[in-house]
Amino acid sequence: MNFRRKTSYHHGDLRAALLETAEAELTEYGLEAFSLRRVTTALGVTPAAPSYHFGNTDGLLTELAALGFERMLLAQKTRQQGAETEPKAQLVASGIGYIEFAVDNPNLFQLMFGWKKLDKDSTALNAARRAAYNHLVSNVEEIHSTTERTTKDVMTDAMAAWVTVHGIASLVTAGKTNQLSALESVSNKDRDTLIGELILRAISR
Amino acid sequence: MNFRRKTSYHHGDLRAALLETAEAELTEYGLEAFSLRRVTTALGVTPAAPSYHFGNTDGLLTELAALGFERMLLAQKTRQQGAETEPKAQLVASGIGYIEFAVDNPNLFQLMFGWKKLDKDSTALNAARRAAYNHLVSNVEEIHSTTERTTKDVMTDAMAAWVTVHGIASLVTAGKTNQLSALESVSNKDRDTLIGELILRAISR
DNA sequence: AGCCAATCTTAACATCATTAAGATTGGCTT
DNA sequence: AAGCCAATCTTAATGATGTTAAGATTGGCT
Repeated sequence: MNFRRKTSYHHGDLRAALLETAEAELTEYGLEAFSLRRVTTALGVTPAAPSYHFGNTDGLLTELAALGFERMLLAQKTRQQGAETEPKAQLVASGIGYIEFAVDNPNLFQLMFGWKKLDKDSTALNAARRAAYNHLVSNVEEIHSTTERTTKDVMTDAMAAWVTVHGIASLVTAGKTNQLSALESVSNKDRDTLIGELILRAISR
Repeated sequence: MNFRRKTSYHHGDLRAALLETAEAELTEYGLEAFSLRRVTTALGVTPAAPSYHFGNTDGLLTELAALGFERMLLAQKTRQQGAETEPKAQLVASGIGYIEFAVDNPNLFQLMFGWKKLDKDSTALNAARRAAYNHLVSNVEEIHSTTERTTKDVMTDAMAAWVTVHGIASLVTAGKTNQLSALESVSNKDRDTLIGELILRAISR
């Protein structure tokens, strides 16, 4: 799809096109080598064009990170739909979706969690982050409400689950150099089983 | 300490000075805004000076990351010395040292685990990484050798512990915006207790 | 005393993000 | 239907950055 109307001074939908192309360049070159100029020249616009829509590069990347959180949450929910309805199975499926997203979008994941220049005041980013967090908490609450051994500390379990899942996602994303590449050498089914095992350990006592 | 001998064409020990100043600039400005030129001007040398010692910026940062791994391992061992000799307590102490290092050196930690341009062929980096990993594994092995319920899968437990600790370190480091800042609001003692709880969950069944 | 290799500088280049000011035009008003 | 306005993009200029090739310097060894 080509957003560029060549005969026109205006672009049409430059904002969306910038986001789309920026993500493409992000996945190709990585966050460290991201270049706004490459994005603009790829779209046939001037380096100064993005400033109107996003202010600066960080504004664009912040918007991209917000979209990333939305899509990650979607990946989690999709995984949950194909899983058992039992609460623990739902939490595990959600975690697997989290990790799956990180593996499929390592650079975006790095942007979302490892980029200090994200705009902390971005309503879009904060909303997407909060939605993801709320989803985690509600998953854990579901477990506590149906389990015979109910615990009061929902937050501790939520943190335990999150920490486990995020740790896996981070280390796997961090590069194939890690010893944790053992996680990738196993088949997908075994990998998911292992992840489930670790999550269940984290929330059980 | 001023390495610069002003009357001299040569510097004296520019290599060490570059590493030292680079880390200072890293902690001050962060990895995203790191500037090699600032480092050189701070030392009173030419922007091209580092190329002889490190090739390029990535070479310097790779060296810095290697030193980071060494210091992290040291922080872990130091924590272990002040803890019970019982194997599980040792593993917990090691994990606390890991997190403590990450909290004290967030930018360096980000460089070590979240920087894709590190030189994968650096012997210094790979050696330091391997030493840290071996230390973790030996800690877990110690647990398995003294516990009545010995398990064969040492690697699974090592991964579980690592994932938990690294997840905490990553999320805490990732910024104060996270909900996980709840971890910082509690006192140090309670925080260590919580971390210990999570690690023990990860390796127990 | 002199030479060599290690070490730093000079000089130049290409790339990059950002800004202020100006050009263009789609669409609304009349 | 004409014209104007605000949204949208460009022009032009600036300063910072990393890297390279070639040259200057000098510490230390013979």
